[in-house]
Amino acid sequence: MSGSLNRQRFVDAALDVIADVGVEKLSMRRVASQLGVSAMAMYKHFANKEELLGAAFEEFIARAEVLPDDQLPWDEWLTVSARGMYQALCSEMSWVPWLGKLRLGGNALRVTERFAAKLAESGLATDASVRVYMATIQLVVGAVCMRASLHAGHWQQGEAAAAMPEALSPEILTGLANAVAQEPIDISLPLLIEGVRHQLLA
Amino acid sequence: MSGSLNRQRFVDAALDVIADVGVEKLSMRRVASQLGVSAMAMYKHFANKEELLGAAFEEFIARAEVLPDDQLPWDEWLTVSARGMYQALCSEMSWVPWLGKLRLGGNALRVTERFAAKLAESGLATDASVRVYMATIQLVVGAVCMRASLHAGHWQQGEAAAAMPEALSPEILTGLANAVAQEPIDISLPLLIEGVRHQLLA
DNA sequence: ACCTGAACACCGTTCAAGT
DNA sequence: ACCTGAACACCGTTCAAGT
Repeated sequence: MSGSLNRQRFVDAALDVIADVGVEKLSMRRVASQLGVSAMAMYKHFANKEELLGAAFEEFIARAEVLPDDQLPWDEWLTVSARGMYQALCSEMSWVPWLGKLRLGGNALRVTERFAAKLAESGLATDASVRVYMATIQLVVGAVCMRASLHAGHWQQGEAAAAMPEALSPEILTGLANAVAQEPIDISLPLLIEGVRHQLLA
Repeated sequence: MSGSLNRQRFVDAALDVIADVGVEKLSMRRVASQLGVSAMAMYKHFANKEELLGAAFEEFIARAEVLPDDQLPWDEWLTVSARGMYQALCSEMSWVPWLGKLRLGGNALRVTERFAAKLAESGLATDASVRVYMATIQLVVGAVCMRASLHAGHWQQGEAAAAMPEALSPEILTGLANAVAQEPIDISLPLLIEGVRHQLLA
């Protein structure tokens, strides 16, 4: 009882540290000192750093509250949900490197279930609903990665010119500039939705 | 001249180390000792570890050679290309956490250019070609992340049950099981292609 | 120009010891 | 049951010194 209370305190402290300095600079010592406690105290509540981070990400999902109400038609609902996940992750981009590594728990599964249920309401078979959910998650994660990459200032024309002896064709360069002006999720999500409409709802 | 030769030797050694122990366990000391040299020797060739990893990823892209010949119709070409990138990354999944952080260079841009050119041949406007390229990259990266997550044994029914007091609905569970039996990229890529066909080629 | 060893300020984790 | 301090085996990076 007080055990799980203390566990929650460590999770909250971890999210504080992450908000301050990012996931990459979170250390067991730093989280512990946030609570005025020895770093080793945490090992009674978490097997290792990975487990602490998994629990912190679960809490992050719970706090994000991305799924909208069920009033909307499926395509708008999907757009709002995907954009919500995208924006939540963009607000704490330092999670990005961990997305493939974190153990997912109950909160992640609850999102899965609500997502698939909403799509099933709109006439998709259960299998298709789950597949659309997975495709959406892939898109969101990939879009956040791409945004991280663009945000870090890569792909800049200076670098591109320096890296490429032969010049990039000017049409492609302006095409890249136009694409980069949008959020990555807005580039891919409409195509996915159109695919769902024609392949699964035809 | 010998400077760039030595630089290449470090990059090759880095890829050896990555093949051995993964990107996450690569250290400057380990790469250096692979060449029987002091760790500090590398700082004459790379500003820091991030630059070394960026150069190693560039080399990884060059060695992967994922783009097929130009004979295929656009949809098959896109499928082969995306699957190629996906498989290359799956063969060295430890890159995954770094995908949003690495500085991209000439080889990455060359892939962009060839990709967009191929789509433009098939009747897409340049802007649309670049957008499809970006959507594809997002999908590939997201699919590799998802595979990493599934591969690590998360989402297992045992964990799911333990994490969720209320049971997941059995339809969703079998839907998840069916979806997990496929490669993540094969779930999302057909939907993207269908979207491109109906939204951009109509 | 290139490489070295020692040092600094950190890590995650183990372990024996305390209450 | 929970927490502690010391220790181990590592990190990336800086710096003065060597050739």
